[in-house]
Amino acid sequence: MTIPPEIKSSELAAGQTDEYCTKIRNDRAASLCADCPMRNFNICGVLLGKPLPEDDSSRPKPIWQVQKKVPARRNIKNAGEQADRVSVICEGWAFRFVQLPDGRRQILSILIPGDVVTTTRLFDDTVRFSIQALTEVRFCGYARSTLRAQLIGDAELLEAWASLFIVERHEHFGLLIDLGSRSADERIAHLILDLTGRLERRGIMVDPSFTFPLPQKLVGAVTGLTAEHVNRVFGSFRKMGLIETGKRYLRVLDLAGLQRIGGLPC
Amino acid sequence: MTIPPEIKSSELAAGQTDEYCTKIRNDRAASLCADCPMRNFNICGVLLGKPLPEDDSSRPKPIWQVQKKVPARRNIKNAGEQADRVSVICEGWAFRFVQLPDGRRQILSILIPGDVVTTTRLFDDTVRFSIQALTEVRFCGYARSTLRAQLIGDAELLEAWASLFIVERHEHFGLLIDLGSRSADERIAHLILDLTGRLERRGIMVDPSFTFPLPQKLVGAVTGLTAEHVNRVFGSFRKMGLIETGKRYLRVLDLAGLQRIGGLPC
DNA sequence: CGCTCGTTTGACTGGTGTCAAGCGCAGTGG
DNA sequence: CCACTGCGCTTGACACCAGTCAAACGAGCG
Repeated sequence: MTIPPEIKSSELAAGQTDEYCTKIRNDRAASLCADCPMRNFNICGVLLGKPLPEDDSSRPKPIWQVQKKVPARRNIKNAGEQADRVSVICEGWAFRFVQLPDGRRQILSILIPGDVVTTTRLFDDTVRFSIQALTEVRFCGYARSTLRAQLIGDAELLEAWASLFIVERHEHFGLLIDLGSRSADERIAHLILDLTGRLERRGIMVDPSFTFPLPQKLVGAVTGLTAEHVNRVFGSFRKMGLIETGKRYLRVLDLAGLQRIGGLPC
Repeated sequence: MTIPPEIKSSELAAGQTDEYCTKIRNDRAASLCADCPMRNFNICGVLLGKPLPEDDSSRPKPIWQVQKKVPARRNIKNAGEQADRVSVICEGWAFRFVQLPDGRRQILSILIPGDVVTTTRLFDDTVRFSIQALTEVRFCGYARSTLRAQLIGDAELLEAWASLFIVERHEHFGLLIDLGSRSADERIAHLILDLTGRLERRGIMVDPSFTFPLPQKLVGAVTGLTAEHVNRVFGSFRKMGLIETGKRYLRVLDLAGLQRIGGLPC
């Protein structure tokens, strides 16, 4: 019997996730940030100044520390690890999850470009869940201490930070409602709608189709279902003409129909 | 057919929850705060100064605005309502919930004395869920604007605030794991353990028994189960000698046994 | 080529939901 | 004081959604 990769990497001792990370040279990193389509979202916008750059004088020098890359299916951080950086995903997808001792796994949230990997890291130095790259992921790490010092007294940054929490909490509530009181069909339809909505808001989605790097097993780990049942629901959605699926790809054919099933009207 | 009270009150137009609230006279409110056993927890401790009072000079004058009372089973706030106060529960239990259009209801968290009712209220002026009193509830409201002004530049308060978020998020993760990947027995055992732990940390629990104002139907609304099934699980726990239940009362007889079922070892 | 992983499908099982009825208690009104 | 009523708890019979187990297929990859 072989050990699946997610378990393999989560069993590493704390602090060892760094070994897969490729650090990007500082000069290249700066130019990557300058062109980053995500720089206008979340805290990046506040930290780097929204109108592209130029007026670097008004804002303190950007406090990027490092840009890193992690290959697909490796853990970015393991639960219990310490960390001194707050990271933002620039490219790629990842997910937060916890692994129960018997092997069951619950995904807490899916992270897309522009998301902050560990929102509470600024105040809480140990991570309470693991994070795994779904595709290859490139991310930027702000130094915790610098960011924290800046947060005190900077109303705009504080506001941005708080709104991260609020949005994230709202996402968690949505998932709680799904898991607690909705059927498999509803959960999956809602997941699709949620992701399409978020991708659109980040300007990542091209027409109603998008690359969908979540294997069905992981869709199950989000929605609390088994891979087999997820497959059946996908099949019935396909038969109903709601979606079209392919290899790491998904297209919404009937948005209204999906919303009728999975909309959260509250 | 009669309308259950939770629906009745949640159907009121926004802004009407105030009508059940009894405002407590300001002079009485001040003395209630001075003696409040919860003043050392959460943000109250930071705002009012932890060592009882006396050195009122160091801290700005307390910014209590009002103390209010709400009778059991009435909504404290309805989803969508606006609010200009951040409230802390001084006495009694309450819960946050959302009501789906078809009547299904999901409880998001249970609030006990010392908990902040609407943690994000400071930055988000509309409430995204409803809050209902489980017992009679007395709570204190801080003015949002004052609190916010104080937050900028006050590192200690900021820290306290952030830790509210972190603790709350941790609770939500626990519930997500329960709902997504654990059985009915596990969920209910975990709920009991979670509540006993929180009550202990707040110094409210007398020996291993405590008043348990959650009717089984609401235990179901937290754990995503029906009242009938909750009843069966309670019955089996009783038969196994794990707990003892009575009218609005619960006693843990076998903590280790409960932990074996519902512990979250992650 | 042979391995593994993800998808797909089928048969069967089982945990929870649903429906229904009875009981006891507390509040309410006569 | 006593009926009446509604609510919460309890139990049983039954149904169904989703889990489990198993097998086959295709794709990627060394």
